[in-house]
Amino acid sequence: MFEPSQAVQAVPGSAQTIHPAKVIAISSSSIKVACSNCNLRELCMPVGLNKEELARVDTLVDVRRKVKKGGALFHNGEKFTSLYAIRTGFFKTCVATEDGRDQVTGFQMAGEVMGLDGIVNDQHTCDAIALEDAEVCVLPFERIEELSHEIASMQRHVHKIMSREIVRENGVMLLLGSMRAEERLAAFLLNLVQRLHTRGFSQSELVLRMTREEIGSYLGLKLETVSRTFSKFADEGIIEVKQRHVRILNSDALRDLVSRPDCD
Amino acid sequence: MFEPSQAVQAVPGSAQTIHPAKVIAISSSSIKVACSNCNLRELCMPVGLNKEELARVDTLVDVRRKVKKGGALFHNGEKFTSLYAIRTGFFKTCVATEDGRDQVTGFQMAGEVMGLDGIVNDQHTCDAIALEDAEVCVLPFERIEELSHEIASMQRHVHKIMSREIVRENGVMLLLGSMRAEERLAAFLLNLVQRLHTRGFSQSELVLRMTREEIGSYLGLKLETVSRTFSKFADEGIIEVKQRHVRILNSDALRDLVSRPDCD
DNA sequence: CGACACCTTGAAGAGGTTCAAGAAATGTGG
DNA sequence: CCACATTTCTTGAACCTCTTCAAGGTGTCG
Repeated sequence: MFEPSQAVQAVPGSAQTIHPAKVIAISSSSIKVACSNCNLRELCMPVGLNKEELARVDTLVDVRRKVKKGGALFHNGEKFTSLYAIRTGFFKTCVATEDGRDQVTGFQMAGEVMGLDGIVNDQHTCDAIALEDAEVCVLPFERIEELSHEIASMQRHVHKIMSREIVRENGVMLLLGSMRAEERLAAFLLNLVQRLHTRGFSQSELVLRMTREEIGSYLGLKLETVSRTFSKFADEGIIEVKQRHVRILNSDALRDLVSRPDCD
Repeated sequence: MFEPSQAVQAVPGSAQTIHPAKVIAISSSSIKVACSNCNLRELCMPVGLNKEELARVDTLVDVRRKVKKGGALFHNGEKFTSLYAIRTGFFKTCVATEDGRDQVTGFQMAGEVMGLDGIVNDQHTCDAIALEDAEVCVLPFERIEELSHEIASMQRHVHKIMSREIVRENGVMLLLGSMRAEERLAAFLLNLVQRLHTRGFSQSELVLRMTREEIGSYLGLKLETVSRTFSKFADEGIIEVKQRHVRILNSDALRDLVSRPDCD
């Protein structure tokens, strides 16, 4: 009924990679692929750079970092020095209250940039945790500001990345503030699969890298509700669920759930 | 019991101003106060500029716009050209779904910058509505990028403003995702009064510029729940409420509600 | 002063949570 | 490679918070 085939995988070295390398930090000498040759180029970098600008941008990354599953890329309170572009792996970011509750504020995958929260007060205000073994490019923020100063399209690019994050969070606020459980989970699945598809994965099949509890935290629901809602979707033939493997059988039904609330 | 005294007001020409001017748009010639002399300077502008830089930043704003209560500064879908710094008045921003539901994503007051959502796709993704007659400084984004290019502290300032918005939204996600009605309203009141205090208003008394429904939308609650929660706080002697006039009698109680959920 | 928007309060109902138990998967150490 | 511990997931039943529906009160503005 549900073969966990890895046909889902398409872009090698991209998200959902399973086999980690063993190194912890890699100096520039061991980087084989420069930004200008990276297959995630279109996600991380500005477009329309000339040759000379490309060469300069290539100097931005001189360290990569590996983060083991469960490990932190940075913690709340930690000094902010760099942004991070994900090469491989999958992260969550979460904020916490004094009294221990925490809230997942996002899930990040290959090509996405993390750490923007740290700019305003020179320290991070959330934790970034790897949900699978991961590798990121370290982008020292001072170098980013220098490059932005020199290259107009780089400056524009940084502005767009930050604006995109603001718009994304607006969408999450809409979800948390006005949607019911089914709509939230439908929106979540559609969003995930769409981002994976952009990266060359299937439009209909995905492997969740997070627990029900983490999904619930992100969506403002309890893990039991997430589980029940998955089961309900499966009963209705909208999806097939086997643990963390999800196959979307009727994506129109999901879309209808998101755009038309309960009126039918 | 509750005199709606205007002792709340302190900074003339700042937020919570009640008497509007009549003009619609003002060209540079009629601007009496340059940024460098504006009393909101510390909120909008970078610090530590030298004289020459200050002069250049003064050229940024050459148009102001008045927006009548209920009017829109910009609409979802509208072409993005500028950011807006609020001089006087009070705004809400809201996003909408296709099916008509909408969600207030924030309330903005004097010295705060709006429009950041528009950068990523060159069009706005939310509506900005004036909740009282307002005046904003129009900051053409192309000029901002030019100035950022020339003045490092300006670039840094723009980054910080965007990062601050990301962090703010993280906080709202935490609120929407994991707090109960009382905690949400307590957090909301504390946040509002703190921002007003920064602008020279009372720490304990405020006039709400928005309806119960708008508060509810922002907090992910129905207007009846907001009203009931206000009444409950009033019964407990935590606040005094008379329509939109709120006096905080026990701000520690509010803080306790926010940081310690139900365990007491 | 009357129309309209906004606010308050009650009662019934629904959606999601909490508590609890058991099943399935995953990881670890022998 | 298997047994066991641990984590994760599923499902049921009772409960609770917030919503919905309804009615009346209050304030505001032309």
